[in-house]
Amino acid sequence: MTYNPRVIEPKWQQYWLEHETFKAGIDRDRPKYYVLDMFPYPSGDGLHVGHPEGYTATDIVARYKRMRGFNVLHPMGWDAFGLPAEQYAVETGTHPRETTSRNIETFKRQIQSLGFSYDWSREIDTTDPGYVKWTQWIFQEIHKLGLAYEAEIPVNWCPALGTVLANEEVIDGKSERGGYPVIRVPLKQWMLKITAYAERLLADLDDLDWPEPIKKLQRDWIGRSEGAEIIFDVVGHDVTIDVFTTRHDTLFGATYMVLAPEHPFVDLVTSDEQRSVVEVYKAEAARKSELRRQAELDEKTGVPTGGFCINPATGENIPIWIADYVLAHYGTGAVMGVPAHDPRDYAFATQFGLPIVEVVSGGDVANEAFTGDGTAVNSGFMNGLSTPEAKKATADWLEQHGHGKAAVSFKMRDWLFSRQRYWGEPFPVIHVDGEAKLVPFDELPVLLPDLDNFAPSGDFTTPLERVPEWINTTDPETGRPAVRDKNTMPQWAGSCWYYLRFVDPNNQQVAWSQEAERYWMPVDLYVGGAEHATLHLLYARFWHKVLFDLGHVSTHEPFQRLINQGMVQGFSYRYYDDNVDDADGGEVRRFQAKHVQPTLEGAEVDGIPVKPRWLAMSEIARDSEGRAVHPDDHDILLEEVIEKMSKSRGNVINPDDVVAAYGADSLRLYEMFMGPLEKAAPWSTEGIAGVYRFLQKAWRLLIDDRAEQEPLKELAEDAGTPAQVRLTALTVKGVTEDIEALRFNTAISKLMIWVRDIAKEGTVPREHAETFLLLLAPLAPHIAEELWARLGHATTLAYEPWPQHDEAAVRAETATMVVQVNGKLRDTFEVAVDINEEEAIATAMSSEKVQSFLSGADPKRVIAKPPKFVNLVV
RNA sequence: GCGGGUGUAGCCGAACUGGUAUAGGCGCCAGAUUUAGGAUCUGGUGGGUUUUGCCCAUUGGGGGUUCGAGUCCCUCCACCCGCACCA
Repeated sequence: MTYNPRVIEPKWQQYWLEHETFKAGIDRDRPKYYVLDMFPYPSGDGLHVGHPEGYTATDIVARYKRMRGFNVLHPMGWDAFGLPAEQYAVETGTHPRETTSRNIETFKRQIQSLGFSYDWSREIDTTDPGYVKWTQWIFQEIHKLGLAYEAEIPVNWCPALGTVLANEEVIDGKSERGGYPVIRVPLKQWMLKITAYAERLLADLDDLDWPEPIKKLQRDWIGRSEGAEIIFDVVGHDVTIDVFTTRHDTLFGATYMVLAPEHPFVDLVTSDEQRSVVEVYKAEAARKSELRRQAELDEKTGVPTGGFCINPATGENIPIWIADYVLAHYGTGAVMGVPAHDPRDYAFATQFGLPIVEVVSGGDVANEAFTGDGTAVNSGFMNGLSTPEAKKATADWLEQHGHGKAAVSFKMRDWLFSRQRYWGEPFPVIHVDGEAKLVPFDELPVLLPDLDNFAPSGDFTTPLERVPEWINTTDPETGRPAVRDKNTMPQWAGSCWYYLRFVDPNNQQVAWSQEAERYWMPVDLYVGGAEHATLHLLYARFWHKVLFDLGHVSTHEPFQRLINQGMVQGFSYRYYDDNVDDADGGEVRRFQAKHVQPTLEGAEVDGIPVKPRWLAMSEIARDSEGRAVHPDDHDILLEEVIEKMSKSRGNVINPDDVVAAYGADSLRLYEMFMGPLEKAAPWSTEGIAGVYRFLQKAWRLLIDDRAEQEPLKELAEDAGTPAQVRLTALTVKGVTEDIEALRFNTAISKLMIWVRDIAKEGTVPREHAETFLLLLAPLAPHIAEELWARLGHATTLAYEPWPQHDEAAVRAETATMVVQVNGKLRDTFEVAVDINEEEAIATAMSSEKVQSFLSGADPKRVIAKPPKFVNLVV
């Protein structure tokens, strides 16, 4: 028998489980290391090869850190509430609880088959009542701080999903999941005041060891800008309109005022003559989908209200308009129109004939808005000031005259925290006489009622409202009739704090003990996809800071170091056909990609609309030249596309198949060998054969697989030849450095070189073989354990000390010295590493080849860095 | 449109602070072994050439700094990812 992962992998997985090899507990004698994966949503499709990429990386680090003496916390769990299970319930009537537990079972089996060193005694399921209880408790804690409130606001309503979505879940006017259209309707919603933490969420990013692009994404999402709030008196009414602007220095150029159509004062300031047009415009704006709004960015629409306000700087009356280019939810929902110095205002003013007054010189406002810095003109007391000076002067003037003050505004909005869905955490809240009251702590968790129809109602009512016996309850305090909250929390709720539950997952009394939290937190390494840059990672940071303020956690930030693994992509094969309606039967014409023109709605060939089609790798045919072609029509060349794996593209690789064919160690190794962890790369079915061969070679290096009992090969009991000593020392040094830097691809290539070369000039010394197995263990743990055992060790190598190398052994005695003439390589020498400059130059000059390039002349200049190189310049 | 990232062989990729570009793997070619195929092992694999050798080119394109550039600077191009009227 040769290397057989199908036998040894289940054996060691069993061993680790039975011996609880990776169970972690508080141990103050060892430094702790908390390494965490973004836990998965257990979808019905099971794991695909993208999941294990990050999991393998964290597992390597976890195993490596254990061997370096760290007490490692490495847990796994399930983010199990969410839309897909509920959608499935809508379609099939299967209770999401059933779907969820089945999916979890599949995920767990698959993850365990890959040999990850999770402490399974800490497994978490966010839908478990024992977990929901504490999610609800945290909501109540947030509520007690006044950070949760209900508001009637226009929300993103998705008719197809029957729910509202957070702004972050709406992409290009369509739902992130499913791509259904989204419209805006006002509904009463729970909001979390994340904006109260904007300043800290921004500032504390500085100290995090996160990828800079992710930090920038969060900074931009938070969107802090400094400017001023300016108060405009409204003519004829006893109200003021506040605006936020970053260009308060242009106040003298504000020639009109624009309110968002949803602004609360619109009705008040509208004159009787204008009332009907304003009403029409408001209605249109409300109906407009996000998609259309964004498609029409260039054309500005709006109507005058007939009302006026007073520019506090000029004292002049300026007209008040409404226009949907002003966003209701940013700043104050009102903007002062300064056409000369803002391109949007310029377009608006030009279109509606509003006056354009230059107040900063430096541009040509007859042609376009000038947005740069310049010198204030037409600006009364500020004339002659530079733009920064003018801003300061305006802020001071506003404050002195009671017309406003310097102010800061954020792009980030409060977090819309309720969903009109079933499969989520119920709010631990009852409503008594229209007042929201928290459910007493000892009644937590508030569990979902059972349901047999999960379909969305389509009329803005929620699934929970259909269970009157659950909705209707009594206030335990007063005995008065009350109703439960009809909404559920969004999927983010459970993932906002799971990393805290992992430190003390079975605690019945508290969400986590202070002792466990102080010992384990923060997470030292967090690995997951970049798609969570602004959602999960911002929400979790927000909750963490709230919990910090309440004294429940001891760190400001939850995740000290973050790595984004790249996507594992797949090869897919594409062509087009003209069956755009997906009709059955009939004549269908196929086209290859090069004839297809992209259009606004899709694609076309010679004016005929066409639709892309994908073929799975297993379905394609090859023509005589080996090109991918359509199986039924070899004239249709298929376009090879590298893209995200998805069912619709037919390019999904199932890890079960890979494990069955090559084993978990090969899968792990290949995922890491594909390239840098952060970089996306396409899965190659051939590529995995290479790492499989490497493991086979490693096996045969130590095992005589031709002999009957597959005995251990003869190993040398001495220290090895100098070359072997150096090779092993170099490998220890290189692999250690690479793992520390998460460069697993180069670590693997160094191990490959070791296997290739160690037996070149003699028998493998036992000592070296053991060192190799320890280096291999984090990456390919099953084979390492098996060979370790066969070398005569009775217990797991999971806690063996990590190999050290001798610096002296790494140092070579000679080096290759390069001689260049005019920067071009002309000769090389083996020289002693301690050669001095003089000797190096003399050696270089002694070369006949070099002399021939010098053609007799003396070099004008000599640059020597012994023992690396000598460069002769003529 | 704005912001960020990436670009090295047929493919995935390596190259520490500027110092022999292309390590390692895949694929391909040849040889060995084998009844054959597969598997395995050995060697080769940028181009040219008069082939134990010699010469030349090359890191998306162009330009620059430097004795020397994949690496630094400018500029252009392609692809990917965010954001998108944020006043």
